[in-house]
Amino acid sequence: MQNGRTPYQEATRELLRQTVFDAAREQLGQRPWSEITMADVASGAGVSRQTLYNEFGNRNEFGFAFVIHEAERFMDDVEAAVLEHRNEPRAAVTAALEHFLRTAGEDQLIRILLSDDGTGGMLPFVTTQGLPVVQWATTRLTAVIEEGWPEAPEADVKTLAESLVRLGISYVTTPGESAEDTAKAVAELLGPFIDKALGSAVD
Amino acid sequence: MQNGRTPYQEATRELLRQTVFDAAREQLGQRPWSEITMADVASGAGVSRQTLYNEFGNRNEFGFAFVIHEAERFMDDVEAAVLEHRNEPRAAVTAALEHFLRTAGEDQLIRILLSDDGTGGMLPFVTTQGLPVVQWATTRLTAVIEEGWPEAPEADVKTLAESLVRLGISYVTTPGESAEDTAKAVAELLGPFIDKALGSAVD
DNA sequence: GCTTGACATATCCGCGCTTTGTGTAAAGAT
DNA sequence: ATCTTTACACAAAGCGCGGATATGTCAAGC
Repeated sequence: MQNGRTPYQEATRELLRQTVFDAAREQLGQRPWSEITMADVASGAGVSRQTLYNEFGNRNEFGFAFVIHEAERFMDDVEAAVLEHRNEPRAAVTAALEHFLRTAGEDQLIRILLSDDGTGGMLPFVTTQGLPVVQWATTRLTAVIEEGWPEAPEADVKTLAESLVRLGISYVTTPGESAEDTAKAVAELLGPFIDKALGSAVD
Repeated sequence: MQNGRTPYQEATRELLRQTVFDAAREQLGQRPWSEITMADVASGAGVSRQTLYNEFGNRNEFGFAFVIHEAERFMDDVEAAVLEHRNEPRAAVTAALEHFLRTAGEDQLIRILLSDDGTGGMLPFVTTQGLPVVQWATTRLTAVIEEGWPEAPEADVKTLAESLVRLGISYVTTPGESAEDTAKAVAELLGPFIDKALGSAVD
């Protein structure tokens, strides 16, 4: 009992979350979060409103869960980009960051999230009250980097990950130049540190 | 006529701005930006409402000008901290960033700015619509660094400055650990790049 | 050049009322 | 068992309505 139900129950739970997130995603393609009700999401997923509350607690927590779920999609891509350059740390960071900035900048959902400014929007989830997302993304990115360079010092990896996350959020919310130029500049900035922290781990 | 009026006129203009900003600052110590009217600011500065509009155009532009003016105060301190460590680039960055994070975190005005979340607040000026502030701060910080290390490559300095600005804003709006730890981590991260870009310029 | 007074327009405020959404609980269904 | 249905209390949001207040722009006056 202590290790979390049966595999079946865990699977249905995951299925439920996936379905509900898909429904929310579709809704968000049409109107901002502030105009979407929990009932909308529930019916869109073919699920009762209660099930939503049972799984997520309240509207705000669902919002956080959704944002993190979406971030997971990006992280999967980032992970792939990183693992494609396991022996060239700098190239890995450049590719990952550029891909992230490019896809995020083009993503319809992200555009709506960012344009959804006022009180009821989802923007605060990644900016003002964004600590949970920052921490989650840092943890995840730390794991990704450690997967690629297991011999790198953990403290260095965490520092690198958190800074990348914060810079990534900053550049997504207020873009400067192109994704390519931005990624290039950041990679150049972090390059020397990366060489030191990860570069020596090349076998 | 093309180089900007007489020195006297320029001085009175600067005096006006200073006085008005002081008034706004005092008001912001008591209630959020959304509850402060242009008339409040004007009368607080002993100036007519029209003068405000003549100088700043509209409420929004005044908000931006004020935020940048406040940022200037921090930049002055940052400049001092940098110039105290002209021959130790890493120490300069550490000291400047730590001082910035500490004072910003304690500053009553900043606290009010950050807690002023909703639509009418000033937070969007540094986050969502923060590009002007980022650009201004980057330009200013670039100048500061170039003052300390004139031989450093300009592109490197600009890259460093912009990243420091964005990380600074990120850590102020969503603080993680203590100012000291944060500054230490960031300095360690940027250290190798700084050694490369600025370190060789030590005479 | 700053101030004053005036102005059109927009926004906000209070008020009462209605509608809708949130969050919780228990009964019913499969 | 777990999801759904139905129900409910309560908080918000919408609305129409003045009236008040704020914004932004004039022209006159000193």
